[in-house]
Amino acid sequence: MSWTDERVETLKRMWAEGQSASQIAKELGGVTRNAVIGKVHRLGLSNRVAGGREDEDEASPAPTAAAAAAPRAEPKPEPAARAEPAAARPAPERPAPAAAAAPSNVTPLPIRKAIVPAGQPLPPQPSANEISPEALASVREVEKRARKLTLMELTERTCKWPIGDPATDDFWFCGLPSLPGKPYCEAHVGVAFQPMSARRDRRR
DNA sequence: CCCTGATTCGC
DNA sequence: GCGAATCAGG
Repeated sequence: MSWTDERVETLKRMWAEGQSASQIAKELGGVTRNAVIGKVHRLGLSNRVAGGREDEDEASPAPTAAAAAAPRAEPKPEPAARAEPAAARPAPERPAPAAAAAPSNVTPLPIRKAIVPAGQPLPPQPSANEISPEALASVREVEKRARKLTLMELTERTCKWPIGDPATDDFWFCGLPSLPGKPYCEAHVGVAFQPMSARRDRRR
């Protein structure tokens, strides 16, 4: 793969959005995150905070011996926090279940029924009695050890099972190690994926 | 261990 | 210019 204008544009866009190099690499395909980072640097858009129009020129007026004498002692003053867009797009790719991040938990508007935002991919909550007692117990147990990750902290290897009420601060994602190829941890896979037969049998 | 970006340097 | 290897860190 080569850096076509289109790919570079995607790179720039995603980088500007605050996407990580690895995410960008996955999106583009055919490149590693190292390649992405390398390109980012070559393009000269390494760091920089959103909106901050800082002077780019490094034109040191007098690069005297002092500057040269200090090749790179430890120029690590500031980590230059990445632009953390308060309302950044969660992820255009895999629409995480319950993508309903509740920003303003207060005054949920005069909504009639439930709060269920708009997405329908909301995974079935263990509220139903359609789940085996064992699985339920397992889930409850696991949720005590949940890592309580935020939406941004989820990766392909973390359980994306939502816990709590999205409309309040009492909301997080399980975050425990997810089963390979699955979006949830073992316990949550147990309640998320059930054979049709099992469902019917359990039905009274 | 998972992940991040930064840098180096042979190609 | 490119990006794997490596570094430095959370």
